[in-house]
Amino acid sequence: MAVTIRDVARRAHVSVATVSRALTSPELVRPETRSRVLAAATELGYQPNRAARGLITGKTGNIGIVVPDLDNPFFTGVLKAVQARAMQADYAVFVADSDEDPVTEAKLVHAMAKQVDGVVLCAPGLEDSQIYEVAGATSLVLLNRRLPGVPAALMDSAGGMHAVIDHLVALGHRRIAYLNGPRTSWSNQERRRGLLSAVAQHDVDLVDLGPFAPRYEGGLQAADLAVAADTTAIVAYNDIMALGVLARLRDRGITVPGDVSVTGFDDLTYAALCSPALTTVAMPVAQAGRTAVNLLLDWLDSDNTEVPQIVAETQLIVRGTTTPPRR
Amino acid sequence: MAVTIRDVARRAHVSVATVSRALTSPELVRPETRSRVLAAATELGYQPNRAARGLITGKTGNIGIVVPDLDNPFFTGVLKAVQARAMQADYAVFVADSDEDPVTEAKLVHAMAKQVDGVVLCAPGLEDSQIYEVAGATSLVLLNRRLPGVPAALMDSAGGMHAVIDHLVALGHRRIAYLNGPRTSWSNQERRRGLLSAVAQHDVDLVDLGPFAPRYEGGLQAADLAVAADTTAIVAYNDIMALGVLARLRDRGITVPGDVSVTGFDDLTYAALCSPALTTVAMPVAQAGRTAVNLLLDWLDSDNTEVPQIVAETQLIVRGTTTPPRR
DNA sequence: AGAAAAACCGTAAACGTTTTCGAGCGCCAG
DNA sequence: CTGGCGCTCGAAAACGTTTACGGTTTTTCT
Repeated sequence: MAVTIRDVARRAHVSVATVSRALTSPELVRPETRSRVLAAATELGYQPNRAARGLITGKTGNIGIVVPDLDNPFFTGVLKAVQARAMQADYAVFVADSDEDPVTEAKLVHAMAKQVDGVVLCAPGLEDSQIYEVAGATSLVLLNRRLPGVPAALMDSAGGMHAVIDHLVALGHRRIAYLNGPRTSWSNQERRRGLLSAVAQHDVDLVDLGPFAPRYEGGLQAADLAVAADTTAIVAYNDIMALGVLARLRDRGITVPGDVSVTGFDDLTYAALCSPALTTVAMPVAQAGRTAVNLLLDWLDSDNTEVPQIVAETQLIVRGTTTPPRR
Repeated sequence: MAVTIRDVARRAHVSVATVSRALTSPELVRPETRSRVLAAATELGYQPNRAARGLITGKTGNIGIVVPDLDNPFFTGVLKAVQARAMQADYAVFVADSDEDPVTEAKLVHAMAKQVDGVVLCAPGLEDSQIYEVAGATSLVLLNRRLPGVPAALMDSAGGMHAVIDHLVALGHRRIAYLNGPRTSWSNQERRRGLLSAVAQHDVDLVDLGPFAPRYEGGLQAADLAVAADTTAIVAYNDIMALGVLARLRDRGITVPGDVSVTGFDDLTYAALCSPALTTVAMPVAQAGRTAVNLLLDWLDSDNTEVPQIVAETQLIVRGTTTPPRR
């Protein structure tokens, strides 16, 4: 059916071993025969069977990525970068969606383990111990989750949140609401950490609300609580919640940013497109995705002695939803 | 290293052949020994090596999907469904992003061909002939592109567009602008087809503008042309363009839907979230994704005699950007 | 020129499965 | 009692590669 290494060998008048060498370690064969082999290979349109190769080398040439939700632009941004970088390095990528469920998350990386050289696990909801457990099944690099002993591509969301508070304080806000995302999520903890550190050095009142579902509906619900708390600025856990907040405020006749300032987090595309455009912090998803596969690839051919955790910088994007408070 | 079929065989005191049979075709082995094998397998945590299996069976247990842009929620919606359905059927899925480039598109399916049992090709920009060419490399099912002889999962976007015009005409609009997407794209042709058929039976003036880039910026540009043409309704090729139109109109002080009605297409999440919420047509992306892999799976074990092309219904979602014209 | 070293390449084993073939066995019919 | 059949299972070949090992040729050195 398909063209095999034997066909190439026959056509080039060499053994299969030579063909293999000519393709994978060219320095081991005389230039003349090598070009003969290469010619035969391209003429026949030969592509090595990766399964067979993997069987003997133990490497598959594949990597996996498991994300909590493929409908979330945040993760697809990561995915896009991972895919691109992997392709560059001649790796193919398996994708799986855990639907935010920790147990399928674990199941998925176990299922992938046999077919990949490593997997990047995005923002897992797993317990620390469970992560260590799945890390035993394959090479793992985390994205948006820090854990001692396992390499990770991180984003400085704490720093981003710090910048948000600095920005609001500079505008003159002194009473600020934070709308928490899921309490147990590592992201929320990080964002909150940056928030608290900034608040501590600025002498402002923090109204800590939630947790809320990190969705549009969560924002709708949270908005009322924030205005009831008489704050002049509302810091949402993420953009989608912020959009909910904006919608609810508009419905109630509260103008943004006139009556109250609002910030999001993530800089999803629609943050720039809604009106007024949302002040938010941009996450370097593409960069993180790229470094995640870089880490994985490095990890694969190295003595695994050091465990790099690379954090990429976030960036505050000031748009139309933040101004000085009314008075 | 990993636990192999031989380990299981040893522990169950049978041959490797029996283990294989017990796992893949249970009816061929005595129930008693089968349970002994199963016990041994689970005790050891045995998972068959799919590469080795694929080597002999010729099936990989993988499917591939190539999309034009992973940042586009439309395609990730498809991807999510494809992934879910594939997982259900115990298939793993490779994903690749062509970056809207037809030649990488072809290259990608060729590269995948060896590692998958089939690929679903989403909204390809390839010429018909090139599609037939890549279809030779592996089992192919198209999504959002119809081509004689190759199975496809389609969505009735023509019907959706027809519904849009019916809706606008019912509201009283008689002069309508259509903002074309890329001329050569199958999607634009389909939408335009539905548009023209509706226009023909309604006696309205159609102002055919473009093509424009199917992006926010394209909408900004198109908006001015549409108002210059003195239309009372603007039908955009897709939601993102519609958002651009809304932004540009707002900047110019033209109110929506008061002065002019606007419609989008695709029903991406932000269509519901912007304000006023966008009237648009919902594409059954999840359903299409599912049927795409169903088609692929059916195709794989059947006599390939019939070539099903299944079209899923679209649905007009009336929201806040459409009302009767001012006078 | 002769020997040692290096360069090149072929033979065959190995990777972990599935599957063909046939052996052993019990059973039933003739 | 014999022949045949059905059931269960083991031995071994096969899938398409890579790679250890050895053999042959070429180069290098004296």
